[in-house]
Amino acid sequence: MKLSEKNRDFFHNVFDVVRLIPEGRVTSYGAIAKYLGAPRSSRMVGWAMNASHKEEGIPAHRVVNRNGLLSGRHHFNPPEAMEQRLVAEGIDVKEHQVQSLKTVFWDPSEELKL
DNA sequence: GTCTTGACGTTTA
DNA sequence: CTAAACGCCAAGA
Repeated sequence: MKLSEKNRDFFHNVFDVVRLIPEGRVTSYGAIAKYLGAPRSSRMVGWAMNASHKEEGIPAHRVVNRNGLLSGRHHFNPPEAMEQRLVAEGIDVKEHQVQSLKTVFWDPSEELKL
């Protein structure tokens, strides 16, 4: 497999996993990266999300950082749309941070598995 | 071609 | 406890 193909695959997989996030749940960049076999490449997940603006059906608002902080809210339009949507799905968000993260967290390695 | 920046996370001091 | 360094790699300047 060529290296460039693998990179494309990584991005594709990121989009795929994000699409699979259930309503009312959130996951982290690191969890996705780890699931894809690149636990140290969480930044790439974030970069993939940046590119996800072109795509449709990508609930990027359900992806937060490890602390449950809505680190990417500034990339939304308007920036408040992210937490607004999360709240609309039943997730409690305070101060740009997901509450009860442990409860709503959706780990692809555990939930999706194989 | 290089240099910087970035939706992150872990490790080390 | 907090702060900084490092790894990771894709785009834009």
